[in-house]
Amino acid sequence: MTDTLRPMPTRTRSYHHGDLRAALLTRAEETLREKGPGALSLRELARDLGVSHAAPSRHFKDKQALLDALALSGFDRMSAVLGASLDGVPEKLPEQVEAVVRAYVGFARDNAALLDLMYSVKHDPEASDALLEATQRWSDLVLRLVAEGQARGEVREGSLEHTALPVFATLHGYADLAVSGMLPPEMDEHGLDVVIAFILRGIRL
Amino acid sequence: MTDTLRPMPTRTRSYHHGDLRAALLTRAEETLREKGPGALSLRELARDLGVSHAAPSRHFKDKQALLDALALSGFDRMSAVLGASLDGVPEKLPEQVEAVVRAYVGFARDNAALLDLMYSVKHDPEASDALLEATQRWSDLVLRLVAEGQARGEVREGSLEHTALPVFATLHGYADLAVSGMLPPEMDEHGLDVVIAFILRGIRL
DNA sequence: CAGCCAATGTAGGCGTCGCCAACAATGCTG
DNA sequence: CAGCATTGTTGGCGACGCCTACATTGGCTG
Repeated sequence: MTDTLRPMPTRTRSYHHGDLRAALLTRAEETLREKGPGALSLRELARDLGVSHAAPSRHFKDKQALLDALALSGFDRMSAVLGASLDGVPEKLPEQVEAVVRAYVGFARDNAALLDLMYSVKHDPEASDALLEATQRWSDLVLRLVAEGQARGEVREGSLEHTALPVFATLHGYADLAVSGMLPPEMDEHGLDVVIAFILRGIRL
Repeated sequence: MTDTLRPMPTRTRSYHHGDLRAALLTRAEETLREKGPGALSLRELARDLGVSHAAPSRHFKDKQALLDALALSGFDRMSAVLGASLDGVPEKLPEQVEAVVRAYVGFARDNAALLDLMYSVKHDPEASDALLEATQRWSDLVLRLVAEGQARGEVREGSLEHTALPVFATLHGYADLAVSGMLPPEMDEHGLDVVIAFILRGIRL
């Protein structure tokens, strides 16, 4: 559960690796990025790290647990990226929306496979609550933006969730289309501008 | 390649199954719907159909080929559903958009796993051209709607692709969120109305 | 400081999977 | 009706996920 703040001795591999859990996650994400999700194998991961094929099971009870942890760390980083994207941005709706949208799409581009993974942990009935909380953390950011916009009279009235919903949909949908390579490539750049303008039209007074 | 109009003898199983390819696709889609994509195994499929474990390879060179075929049939049916959704709908933008959005989201709900599959065949560099063409067929439908709206003066000016892009994004994004169970359930019904209104605001003059 | 014990890693095995090659039955076609 | 492409069968290979039994380690406690 708690994976931050571990001994992390960084010592030469004797018998105990010292930080196998973190090493597994790191290597797994590299593999995910470079060779796609299909190429993720616990045994190969273990080989890569010079460890026996059953060692990973000490840290992740099964493959899905590793994927969940990967997704969780993805949500954490995404939250950080989105949060940082608002630093120094004037508190006006257009600027804020533009910043967040660009940050989200950028993250999606840089972490396509990971994002896929993050969103496909989904209908797991007992998805770890840590994961659920992580997904909530970044949606809260958008909700706050919309709420503040409403308070400043920049955003139309209406239930917060209902106002923010289409923003999420558009944001997520565009990122997914872009990442999936379903957009004519020349649309890529200008397309983002168009989408941002569309969102702003949709939620403005 | 051509899979429609086959002999389809429907005879008792002797040695040759008679319609194994279609049977594989049908059963595969059931499994996909009922037990998720992870549970799809060629060998199990073969067992279910009372056929040897290597028989499927006569019809699909590998597992991915079967998935591609599944995705292709999904796009075909989706195009049909979306096309049909416009039957008898007045040629006015709001009604047409509402019809198509509801149809798309409905299809997504009824075929969640299949839709996932359809969109993850994506970055396959040599995705069969039949597949590419199928994806294009339904996007053309939305493009046509927007173009007609522009012709009638109901839709803002601008490059067709750029005007339609955010519509796709919102549509796709909402369907994905809904299907992934990432929406508070009470938002489900009214949420669609909200999203439709949002889209209309975004593309209207 | 000694010894115990939980944590961590290893070795091997089981069943399943995708894919391949060799062989067998079928039915279309000349 | 003979030949042959099509379609199915059998068996095998290597890889995978997961399990159990065992080995090594290092921290904690008496």
